[in-house]
Amino acid sequence: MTELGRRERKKLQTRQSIADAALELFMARGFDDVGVKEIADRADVSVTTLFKHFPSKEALLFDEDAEQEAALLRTVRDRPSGTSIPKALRDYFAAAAKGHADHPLFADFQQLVQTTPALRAYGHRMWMRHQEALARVIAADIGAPEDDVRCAALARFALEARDVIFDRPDRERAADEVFGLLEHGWAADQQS
Amino acid sequence: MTELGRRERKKLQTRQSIADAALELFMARGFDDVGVKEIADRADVSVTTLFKHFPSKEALLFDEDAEQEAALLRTVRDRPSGTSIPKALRDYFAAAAKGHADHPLFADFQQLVQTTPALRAYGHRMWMRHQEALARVIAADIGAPEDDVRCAALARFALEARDVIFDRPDRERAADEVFGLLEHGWAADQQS
DNA sequence: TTAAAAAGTGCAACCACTACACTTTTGAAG
DNA sequence: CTTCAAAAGTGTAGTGGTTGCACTTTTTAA
Repeated sequence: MTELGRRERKKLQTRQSIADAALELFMARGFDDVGVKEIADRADVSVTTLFKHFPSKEALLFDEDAEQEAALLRTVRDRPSGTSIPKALRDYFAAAAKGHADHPLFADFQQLVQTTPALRAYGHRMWMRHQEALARVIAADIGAPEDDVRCAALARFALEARDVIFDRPDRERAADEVFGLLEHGWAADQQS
Repeated sequence: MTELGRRERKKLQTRQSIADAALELFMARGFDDVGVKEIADRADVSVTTLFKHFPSKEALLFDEDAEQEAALLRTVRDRPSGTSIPKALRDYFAAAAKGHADHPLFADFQQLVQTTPALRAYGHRMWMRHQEALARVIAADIGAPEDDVRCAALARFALEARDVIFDRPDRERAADEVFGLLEHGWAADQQS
């Protein structure tokens, strides 16, 4: 594909070492007890450089979500025929929840985020950025206008559903109930 | 009820003059172009005092939402018999949207909030604080356990619906479509 | 009258973040 | 190989919101 020159390779390398340093320090001592200066030092980089790579302290933990969005859109676009959109999304989130429970490293990360207000808020905002793209894919799928209100609402609710579900002990069951609500409402509104 | 002594009256008075000063300055020159110092000066108060009354710069604009929450809960608890919960909430939001469009002062305020990222985020967070209370009222109403997942989901979605609706030109119609989705999903899940 | 509680003040500091002027590295064109 | 401009990185000095602290003033209640 795109051959990366030495320059861009080095750039990615510094970016990565900054992200690594941040992750280690945050996991060890918590988000609020680690200063930006300390992260920069550990990555052997100036604070100015750190902020040339990441727009904020919170952003140090939320990398690469282009892939995540693509996967989300695919679950709607490439779902098996006969499967409703809410059902497909339900399966996606259920699988994601399961995957997190398995990997203990990811569980620790998740816990750090959920217990730090600033991170929880930032993570949620980033996640919600997918709303518009998701809404467009849904609209395209059912042949509605690009800015259809119900499609926007379904996208919004489905994305919000993740947090509702993740807070529960039995996520499988929670996913069924929450998306059941969307499923029935969606089906009733659809004429075809 | 509670007789307020001179002390508490004065306290409320300073708090009010701070909020007033903030509102005027923000409306005139925008949130980001007004410093906290300037607000404190205009209210004839030290910066320290300002932060003893409000936890952050954003909080200066979002006062007293205890009344708002009470009204919200009432629309569910005291709704006419035969009216579903989503329908009652729909009417509440539609009425609120109409009320805002009428009062031009409120429209200006709304526009300031919506066009300032920091304020939009803060306002949303404050609004979402009502989720738990709303969920509890809904659960009580249908005789479900206090922490029922579907009740939590409905509360969350209904509160989120406000922003989905307010972004649209025809809010009345948008409210119908968005709450229609919740209405049908909710009805299908309810046995009684 | 008096003493404790609460409101307010000014100062110094912390921290995330930015503007700036600068050096160094790198890629590519001549 | 040279040269030159773009891009990456640096250090300093700031801004602005927010807090801790030690202090004075006001208010309440005993």
